[in-house]
Order: sequence, then C-alpha cells, then structure tokens
Amino acid sequence: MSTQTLDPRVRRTRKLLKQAFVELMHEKGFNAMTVQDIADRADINRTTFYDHYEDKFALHDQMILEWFQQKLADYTITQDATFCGDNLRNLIYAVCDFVLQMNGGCHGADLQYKPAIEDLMQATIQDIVHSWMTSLDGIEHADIHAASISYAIFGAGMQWSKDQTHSKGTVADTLISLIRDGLKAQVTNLPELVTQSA
Amino acid sequence: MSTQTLDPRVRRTRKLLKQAFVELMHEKGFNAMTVQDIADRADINRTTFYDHYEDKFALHDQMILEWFQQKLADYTITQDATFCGDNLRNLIYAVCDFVLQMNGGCHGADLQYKPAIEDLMQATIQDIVHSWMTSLDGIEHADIHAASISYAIFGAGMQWSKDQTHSKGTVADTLISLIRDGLKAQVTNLPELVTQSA
DNA sequence: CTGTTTCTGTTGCCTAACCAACAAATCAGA
DNA sequence: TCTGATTTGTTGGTTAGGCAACAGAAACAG
Repeated sequence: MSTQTLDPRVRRTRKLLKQAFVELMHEKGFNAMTVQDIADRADINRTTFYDHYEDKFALHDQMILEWFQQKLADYTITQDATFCGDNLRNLIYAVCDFVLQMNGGCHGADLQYKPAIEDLMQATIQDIVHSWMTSLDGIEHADIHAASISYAIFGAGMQWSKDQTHSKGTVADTLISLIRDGLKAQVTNLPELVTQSA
Repeated sequence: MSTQTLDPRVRRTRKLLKQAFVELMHEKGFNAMTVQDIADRADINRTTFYDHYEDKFALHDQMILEWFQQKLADYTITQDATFCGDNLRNLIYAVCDFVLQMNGGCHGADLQYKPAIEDLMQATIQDIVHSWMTSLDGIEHADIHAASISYAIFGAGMQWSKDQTHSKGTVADTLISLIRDGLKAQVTNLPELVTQSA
C-alpha cells in the first residue's frame, strides 16, 4: 500500500497510463475507452498495462482514490491528527468539494460507476476517522463509531451536493453538533468540538 | 542512420534525455552540466545514458543536428528536391536563421563548441546541395561544386549573423548570382536561378 | 604535493517492458 | 441465429533499462 515504488521504469509507466486515462476520460468517457486505447495513448504495450492493473476498472478506482486523497491533502488532512472540531470541519469540506466535482465532471454515460466511487470514498473517510479516534481516551467500540460517523459525513456530503440548499458551513456545524452530542456519553476527554464556521 | 527506432522504450529514453539536456542547457550551459545531471533530470539511469550516447558531446552534436534539421524543415527543404533558385533561397534563409539563433542562445562559456556546430552544419548543407545537383545534367565534379557552394552559403550566413548589415534577401540574391555565374559554363541545363526576394 | 571528492566509462546481473501469439469472451450486423 | 470483428486476459521468449560496484581521470582543497 504505502510501498514507495523505487524503480523509475514503474513510475514512468504508471504515470503515462494515468495520464492517458485522464485524457481519454475527458474525450470519450470511461465506458467508451478500451485498455487498448489507454495503452496506445500512453505509448505503453497493452501487456504491460496488465502488469500494473487488473483491468480498466482497477485503474479507474485508483484514479478516484488519488483524486480524493489530493482533495484531502488540499485541506491538510492526515491520518495522524487528532479528533477535533477543526479537523472534522476540514474533512467535511473536503468531502463536499470532492462529491460536487465528481458529480459535475462525470461523463453522463459513466454514472453506473458512482457506487464504486462512493464505496472508495466512504472507506477512506472511515480510515481517517478511525485513526483520529486513537486520540480519544476511553472510547468503547471505536470501530462502530468510526463507521457510523464516516457514513454520516459521507451521506451529508452526498445530500448537500444535490442542491446545495445550505452552506457548507451549516452542513459542518450540524454534523459536528451531532457527533459531539452522540459521543458525549462515550468519551471522557472529548475535546470542544464546536467550531463556528469562518 | 535513418533506421526508425521502433521500440517505445528507446523512444522514451532518448526523448527524456534530450529534454533534460535542453533544460540544463538553459539553466547552467553545456560546460557546467555532467552526464549525471542529465541522467538525474531525465530520471534515467546514468548507465543507460551510455547505451545511447558516447558521451555528453555526442548528445550535444545530435541536438544541434536535430535543431538545424528542424529549421530546414520549417523552410520545407528536403534532400530530394531540385537545384533551383527557390530552394537555394530557402536554404540560405534557413542557414541565416539558424546561425543567428545559435549565436544568441549560446551560453557564454560554451563558445568553444561553436566549431563542432559549424562542422555539422556545413556537412549537412553539403549533403543537401549535393543531392540537389543530381537534378542537373552533365555536371562535372559535382562533389567539388557541392563542397564549395555549401561553404559559400555557410560562410555568408556566418558573416551575416555578425551584424546583419544587409537583409537576408540581399545575401540570398548575391549568393544565387554568384552560384549561377559560377556554374553557367559547367552545366547544360542550368535552370533560371534568379528569383527576386519577396 | 597529497589526500579527497567528483565524474567518468565499463561490467555483470536482475527486473520491467516489449511483442507475437493464443483462446475465450463480447459485440455488431446480416 | 450465425458470423466476423474487437476486446480481453494470458503466456513465453526477447530486449532495454536499473543498479551496484569498480578502476581510472579530472578537479579541488589543504
């Protein structure tokens, strides 16, 4: 997972394949592109594609994941942080931004793959929240809490992206209150979670 | 020489090395750059550099040659053309342009390599002129004529680039007259070489 | 001058990428 | 439905690139 690939050839190949994928995504969308197309565009042998990715779906997932991680990085969100209002707010903002841009930039015919994207996002959010929870003392069932909170954030983001009736700040405020009240009874040293939106 | 390299890996490697060379040429000049620098910048192993080029001088020569050939292509100059006024004029223009841009773009400390550049240019011009001469009937000593004419063009271009006292058109007119009169007695079907500059 | 450092060019071994060829699956049209 | 054309995965053998290690040649500081 975190194994930094050292060999320059591997770096080059994957970079070129991803680049080709992005180009073709804009030009013809995910459905219309074939593995052959991607390989041709990248000037990489088709066989080599399979050395790196199971199929075009795997590459697709990988790209989504990297884009989401980039969005998280934009908000300076890391695994090794604490469970506090500021971090939660940033996480919520990142999710909202990403969902919005996915809904906008998605080729019409490729909507069928939204579930895959959503699974990846949710899982990623859950990982982060779970990591943050190690900063909380005496919490029981951290895994359950992480799961439910991550789904809450994800769901709120999805809902918000549909119409943007409220501001992102309101979404964050509401969620943070919900989480705070929900955890109050469970955690001894729960930090002050309320952080008014800027 | 003209063997089109088919393997994508070879194409990639050379492209990256050339790209790195150009960047470093602008940043620190030819003298200051090492083979290690070029390889690092291109993210290519230094050993691999030596699989493609004798040393950094060989790469340098190759780049010069390609730049000059690009300039020739800009003027739609090809080997398989005829010995006529229009082609000669374009060739002279291309030489003038290239010499000017070399003198301008050359890093101060790298002037010592001008001779190498000049040799390459002259040889290339000579090849072209010699090829064109096959379109002339009954010419004796085509090789001698090609050599002298190519040197004349090269020399005029060098001279012109120093101060640009005359227009390129004047240089071309003068040279074409010189060549025409020089060849008049040698060739039976010498085409009308005079083509006034545009 | 001398020891140190950097750069060079070369070697042998290993790994990644290329490529042709194949069978199975999918798709398109008659 | 059948048929031909694509696309897909997979294989084995070949070639290019990565890498560590070396010795010799500059370059350079003390």
